[in-house]
Amino acid sequence: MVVTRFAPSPTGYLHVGGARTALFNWLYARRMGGTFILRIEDTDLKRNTPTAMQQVIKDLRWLGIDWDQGPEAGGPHGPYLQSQRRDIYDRYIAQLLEQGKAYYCFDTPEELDSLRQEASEGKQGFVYRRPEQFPDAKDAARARAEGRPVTVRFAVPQDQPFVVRDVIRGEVVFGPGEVQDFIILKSDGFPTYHFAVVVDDELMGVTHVLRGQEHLMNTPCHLALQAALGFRTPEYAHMSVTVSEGGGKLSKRERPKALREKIKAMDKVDLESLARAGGIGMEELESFLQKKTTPDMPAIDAMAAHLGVHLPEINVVDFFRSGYLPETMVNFLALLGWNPGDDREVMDRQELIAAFDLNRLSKSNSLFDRKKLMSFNTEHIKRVASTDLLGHYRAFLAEIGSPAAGAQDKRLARILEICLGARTLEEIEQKTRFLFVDNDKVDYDKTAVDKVLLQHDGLGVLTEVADLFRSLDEITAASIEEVLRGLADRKQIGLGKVAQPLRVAICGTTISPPIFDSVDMLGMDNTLARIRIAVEKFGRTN
RNA sequence: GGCCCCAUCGUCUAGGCAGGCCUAGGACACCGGGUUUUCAACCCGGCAACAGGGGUUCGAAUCCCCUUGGGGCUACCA
Repeated sequence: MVVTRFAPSPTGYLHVGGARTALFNWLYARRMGGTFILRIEDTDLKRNTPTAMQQVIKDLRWLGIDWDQGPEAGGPHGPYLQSQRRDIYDRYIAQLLEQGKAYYCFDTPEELDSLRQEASEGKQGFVYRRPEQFPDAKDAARARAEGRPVTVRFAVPQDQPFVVRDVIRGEVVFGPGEVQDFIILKSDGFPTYHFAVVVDDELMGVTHVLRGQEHLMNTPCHLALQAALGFRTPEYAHMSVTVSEGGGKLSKRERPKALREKIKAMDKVDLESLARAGGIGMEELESFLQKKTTPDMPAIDAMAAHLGVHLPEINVVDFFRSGYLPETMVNFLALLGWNPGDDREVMDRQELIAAFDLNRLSKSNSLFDRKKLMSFNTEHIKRVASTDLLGHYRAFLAEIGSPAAGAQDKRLARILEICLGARTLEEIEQKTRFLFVDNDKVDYDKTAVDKVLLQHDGLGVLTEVADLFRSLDEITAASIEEVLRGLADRKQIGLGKVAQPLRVAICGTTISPPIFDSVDMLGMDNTLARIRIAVEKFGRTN
């Protein structure tokens, strides 16, 4: 029985790297008919944020990744929040201490820092010196009384190599003495990641650990711990890292960085209203611009929205807000470091599950290519069942607070139909926004007006179009098409010379869905009203 | 600095473990053309890679070594 898990630390939104790790573990469990566990690694009090876990859960659900055991799902090995498992860790810590396999330490962070400093100045690697004699519980009590921090360090056997057997990389050998004693219990009483992960993977019966390559160097630590505690060693697969266009691993720091650069590149920015939009103080904004601190993600998002700038999507929720489908994300992420072995690329969840295989994971890092992602999105918008697409579109409209959010299913379905070929839901929303504004609130794009309405007698054509429309008794996309084509024929001009002025009159821009459908959906009354408004507004200035 | 991982078109990759089927395949991007009422989509065509150097072998993209390059880790973070 295969058991895999995804173990995020709730420090913020789920980002694509984490989503990919979750996905691979989920795909493998589903492929093998196994169990997939969600475990929350919240052992760092300083970094956890209260809403992060909920957000991670929301993001996973959006992606369609479900878990058999974990928060909200429950399960036989709970609790699934590490912060609630301290008694369990304490027992194993006590066992190691008793067996002389771990020992108390009383160093302050400052002392350790200066030792590290010394080591790096001498171009030496820092090595923690294990005491000749391990302090006992009494020493620990005394240290505590004196106000010194008390931690527990694991005494890593120094006379043997550690061999990591990795599904992707084969055997990776760490020579004797290369793994030094590391802390397993922090001075605040919480276990470190290394300890909690080993204990929980054992207790939860985890058989396969798929995780990022950045954990490869941690694995000997885990092997040593497993041996000391008499635990099994699961199968490991250290996946390649996803790197960003800028080089380096795709990091959540990219968004704040991009925002800072955009602000600096702008001519004049009203910093006060910017700070207000982000819900932060002026000092905080200043300090952010000076690269000293970074506000939290909602503040970054709010400021970007305020400025109308587009930041690179990093978190799963960013992709949602930019109009990507969960199907796209799952498909694209799966292909980052894995492939089905044939030429298939666009696949749905079921196809991915059916094809997934640990032997096809690649060793080399991959770059997150947004252009390809967008092309995948186009494909999935075409592929997804229309009812699913409608659901996705509705969720998207609600998320971004679009005026179209309240529209009826039938109307939204028609919109999706006439926008086939769009690359993102955002594109669809922008293209059809004119359907949801008042006739006198149409935002006319100046270049479009100049180029289309004020040249080639655009306004004159518009007047003719309006007359023909008025005499129409049956209004459908087809009858509208007939009228417009007929006019173009009679005037011996291309259809574009008729369609474009009309488009600008009703949408304000030269970009819209096919014009016949656009007019039909807007309705004849609104169309005529907008033509009248446009003719009045721009006829006079000319 | 130390330790570790990786290396095929600009990008994701197939092929590598079982060397000849590879004059290296697909997709995205890009370029050219077509379709066309705008954008997008769509159709046709094109450009484009085995990092370098040594071996092993009748034969290497494929196996070995070195160099170079990229990445990761080096916390009382996970």
